[in-house]
Amino acid sequence: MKEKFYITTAIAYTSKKPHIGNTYEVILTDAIARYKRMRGYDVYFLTGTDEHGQKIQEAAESSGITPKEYVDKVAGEVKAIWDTFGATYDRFIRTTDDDHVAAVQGIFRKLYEQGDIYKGSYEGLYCTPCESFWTPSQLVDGKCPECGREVIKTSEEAYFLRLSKYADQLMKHIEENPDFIVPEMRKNEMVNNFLKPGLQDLCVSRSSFSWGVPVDFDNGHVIYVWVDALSNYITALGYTVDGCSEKYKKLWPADVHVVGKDIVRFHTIYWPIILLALGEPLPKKVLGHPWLLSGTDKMSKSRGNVLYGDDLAKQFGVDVIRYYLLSEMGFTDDGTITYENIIKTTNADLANVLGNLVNRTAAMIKQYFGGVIPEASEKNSDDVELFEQIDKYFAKALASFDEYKVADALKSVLEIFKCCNKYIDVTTPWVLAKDPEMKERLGSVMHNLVDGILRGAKLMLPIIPESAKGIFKIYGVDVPEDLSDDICFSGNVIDEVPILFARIDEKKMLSELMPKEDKKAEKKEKKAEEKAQKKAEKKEEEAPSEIEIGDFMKVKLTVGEILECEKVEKSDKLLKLIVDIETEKRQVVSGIAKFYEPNALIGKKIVLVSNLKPAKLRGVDSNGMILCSGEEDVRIVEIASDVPNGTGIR
RNA sequence: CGCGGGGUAGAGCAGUCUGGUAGCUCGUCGGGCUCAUAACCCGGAGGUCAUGUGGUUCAAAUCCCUUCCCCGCAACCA
Repeated sequence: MKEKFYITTAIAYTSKKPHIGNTYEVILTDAIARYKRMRGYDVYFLTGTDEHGQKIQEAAESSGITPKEYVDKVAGEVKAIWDTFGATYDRFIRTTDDDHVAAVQGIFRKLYEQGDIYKGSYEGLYCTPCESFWTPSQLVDGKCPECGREVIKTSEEAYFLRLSKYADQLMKHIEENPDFIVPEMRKNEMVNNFLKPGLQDLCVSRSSFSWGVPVDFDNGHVIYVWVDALSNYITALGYTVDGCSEKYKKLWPADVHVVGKDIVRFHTIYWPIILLALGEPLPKKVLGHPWLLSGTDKMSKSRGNVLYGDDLAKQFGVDVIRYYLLSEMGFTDDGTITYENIIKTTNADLANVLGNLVNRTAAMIKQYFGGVIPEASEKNSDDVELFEQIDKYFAKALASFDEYKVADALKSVLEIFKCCNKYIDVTTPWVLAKDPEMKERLGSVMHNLVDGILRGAKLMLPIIPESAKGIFKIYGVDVPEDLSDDICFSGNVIDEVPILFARIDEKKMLSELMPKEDKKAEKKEKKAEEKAQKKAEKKEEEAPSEIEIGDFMKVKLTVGEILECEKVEKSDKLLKLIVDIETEKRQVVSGIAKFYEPNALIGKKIVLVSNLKPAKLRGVDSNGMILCSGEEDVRIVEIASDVPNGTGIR
């Protein structure tokens, strides 16, 4: 019987259409799934969408449709993109699926009944207009940091998961299974930042919005994302607290959860603890993959640098993008995507090395043997050398694949094709072709070449499935289902020699793509500007549009000179300043460390809000606020150097 | 001194665990070849392996220590 292999992606959040970075995760997972199938595993591949939460509720409201209508639309987009890239998932779960909802309610109830989830109160300081809770340390002068209004001490009922109870058990598991969290660096982050300092119980319900799985024994509460979304990995298989399906028994625990580095924490702390509480085994591995950056920046709508999978697939082709992403993305370091790099990689690896090899080999067989692939005779030293090299790289590729280091595996596969190209040069078939006595040798060379190409093509099947199938088709061979399948090709007839991967004319392609992109970027910029304006207008509306002169007079602004300035320890945003305002020397803490060197500020004349209630920042007293401009790029407001210290401003 | 990762040719990276000729891809320069998609094959130039004329060693990119810089996570952000 085949050994099972259960692999998952994180489920995509349906607040908006996924970009190519999100798509990478599915492609990576798909490549691993395809590889494992070819190694004889009975693979189950799960992906899907996370469809609950406040963000979605709001997005739906603003487009005037119901949340369900909204997520139906986005989930459809997600699925379409996954399908475009050939993801071979076995189930596409949606957290709005009935079976999932029922199972999650059961899980929540069970954990509550056994005391691992308890009802407590979310003690917080609540700002009603902002509908937000704040902790005491977040407050500004005891007021809402967003709007500056009074906050009310409120306690909202909420459910909490007892993380602390299972912390030791989880720690032990991580120590005993060094490969549980990979890469290792991510494991260290989790252990040092969360486990060692001690876990606080996690709030796992919300009552401030309704678009979620209802807590079925307490009206008004919905289950928050942790329990809802993470549980998909077991509910998808038919897990329920009242008994599990055969499928679940067979497939769980997962062999690997493939997730982005940003959500490693949820998958290596919260999720295992939920499972421990349920008494279920933990997944064997959590793979935290790096991010795909657009150029040097994180992909984000506000930067206008978002690339989408469906566009890229149209522009370059599915396999080109699959290959690019899988070869570019390392195991730990973030990768980048640019049109230029896609073109370079495609030309170098797919067109020049692989495509050209397949093409020239087929062309020679047509020319010298009328398209019939010849038999091989005895091997000479060149042949032995060729196959030794191929075997070596083949084994290397398998080893890398087994560790899920797909980019490394790809490198080894490419070496196989390079060996074949070199073999052609060494054996010089065009010379052999001129000598009728060398016909048999020429046949051997052609045979060996096809052999080598098809061995490499097998390993390409998980990476570029359609193109790799195309290679088998050219040589008239059925696509192998298992890596160990023997391939017979002697006597097969080659009739067509299509171009597998055409070289891309870089300049032409870029000029076709970039103008469009520029326009897009411009549009996006405009949109962003409009948005910012609207936001500003809104803020103005929120704050009274007119104030009494008396209100303004309440703020005491004073000219001061910076006498001393130094960084606040253990903080990268804060500077501690001593300001001379004539009557006294004030100590002020300001969050401008990113924008100014301490020494550069000494001697500057600035404006101080001198009657601001004192506060402590990072344990350091701050008596006032320095006026600054800007949000992202902050500058202090300077004043002419001949104004005496202590001068009031009105 | 919060924890962790890293600094190797113009760019991007491997090599470090297990010390012993510094390697790969792209670019660049030259040669070969003509089956092929201006492709393929070979060779050259280009590196004091961040720093310290540091320690250990017969031998250090590799192990230990110093200083500087970058990144991730956390914290913090009047």
